[in-house]
Amino acid sequence: MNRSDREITPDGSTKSVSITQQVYEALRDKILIGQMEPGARLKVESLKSMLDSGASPIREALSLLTSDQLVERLDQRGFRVAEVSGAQFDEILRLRCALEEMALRESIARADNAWEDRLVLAHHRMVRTPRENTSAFEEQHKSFHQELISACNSPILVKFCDQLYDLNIRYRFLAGKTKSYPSRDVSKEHADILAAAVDRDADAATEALLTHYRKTGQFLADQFEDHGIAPA
Amino acid sequence: MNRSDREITPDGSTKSVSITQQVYEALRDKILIGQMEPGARLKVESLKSMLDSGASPIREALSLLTSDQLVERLDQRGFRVAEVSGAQFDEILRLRCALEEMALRESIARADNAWEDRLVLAHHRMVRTPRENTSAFEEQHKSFHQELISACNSPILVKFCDQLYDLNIRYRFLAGKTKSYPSRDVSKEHADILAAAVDRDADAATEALLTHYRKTGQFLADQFEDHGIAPA
DNA sequence: AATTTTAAAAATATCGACAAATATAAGTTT
DNA sequence: AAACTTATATTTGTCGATATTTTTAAAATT
Repeated sequence: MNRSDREITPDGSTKSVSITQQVYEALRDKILIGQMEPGARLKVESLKSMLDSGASPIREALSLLTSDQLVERLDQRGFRVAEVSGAQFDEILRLRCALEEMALRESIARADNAWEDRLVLAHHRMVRTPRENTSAFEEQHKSFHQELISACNSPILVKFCDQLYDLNIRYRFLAGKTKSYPSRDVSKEHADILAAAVDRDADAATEALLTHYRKTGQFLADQFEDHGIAPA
Repeated sequence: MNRSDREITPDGSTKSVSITQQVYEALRDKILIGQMEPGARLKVESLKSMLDSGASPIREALSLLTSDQLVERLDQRGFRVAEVSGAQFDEILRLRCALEEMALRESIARADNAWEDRLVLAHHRMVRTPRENTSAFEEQHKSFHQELISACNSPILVKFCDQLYDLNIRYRFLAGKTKSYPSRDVSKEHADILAAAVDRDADAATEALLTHYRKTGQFLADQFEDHGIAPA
């Protein structure tokens, strides 16, 4: 990587992106999709060659990931990929339900047409992205959930939800690429959330959202037993 | 600073603490107490001489503070102290009330004697520390509030509360060193919280805690007008 | 044989120097 | 005089080298 790498912004212009940023995103993705296993040591030397950069950007990126709770730091003894546990999975699920309920209710209370438009658009983009294209679908799926709470007028809360979303993703990948959700229509769950939100029906939207999370949670927890993660 | 600086651990042994860690804490304190003003640029060169260290630990510490939302990063244009606003102050207050209520109720539900002991001890240490000794009192005050929620069995939630606590501290210092809280007995508020918690009375404890936060919030918001922070 | 000591190897944390980018100031044109 | 260029000065972001610390392995001691 070198700093002349450029990124295309939505308005067509280009701006340089720091290597730190690139390393941060690359590393985060690898951890989220499970390419770097929980507990694995993150040696700066290895990462240097793997990501083709110097030590400084790597250390900075690792510092950021530490705050995201995706990496653990042992003072004077380096970094390692954060561990996972059934207990943490439960905690994440519980917290997400609590925080997203707050955020969603507030978002609906402050809803305007611009928000409704963004939401419909995000949903449509998710629907038209084939599930097989995992990374593209994940991106759209995340956007949809972000838009839902985007009108809550509470940036810190949004940040917390975002962090929990990422922490949760790891467990989805850890559960393994299962063919499809049996006896479950995820698309309908999303459509229900959207419909209730557009209706400004806070109770129904919250109900639909939390059901969506809890169903996914239950499904994943069942998978974990086959993947060495003990239930809480 | 040099890496031979050592820190005495509770058990009497010493262990070396990385410069990054020292820089992180020094910088965080300076930001929290308002010694580095909101919006001020954080030039690595200046910080190098101020803190007597190299650029790497400074950058790493700044990266960590970015995640704490105490520092803002502008890609390719360095770091600066995060801005403050009446709106953010309100957001922090609202979020603290919501999250700490969750955490406190769960903590009380899971309470055991060890927790009760830690809590009584933390309260006593706070009481015996003179308010004039600001930094020592702040430390004990923070410990007391941490112990309150320490039994909630939700490390991520605790971390969020901790972050919000620090964000809030800044506003306390920004409001200025006011002689004393008029018509308010803060010590009694703390005692009430402690008593309700020891009684395992979740409703009373929550009530006392949130009242404590809201009274402080109202008091601070009144001060802000004299310090250039517009109400939300 | 288990523990402690010593020595070598590996890895982390840090520094100082440099290249790339941004901000500032001076000069030029409209 | 305002707006655009150009040149200069800062400052950021990055790299490669080095000093410290931790880990591993071997040797010595109990």
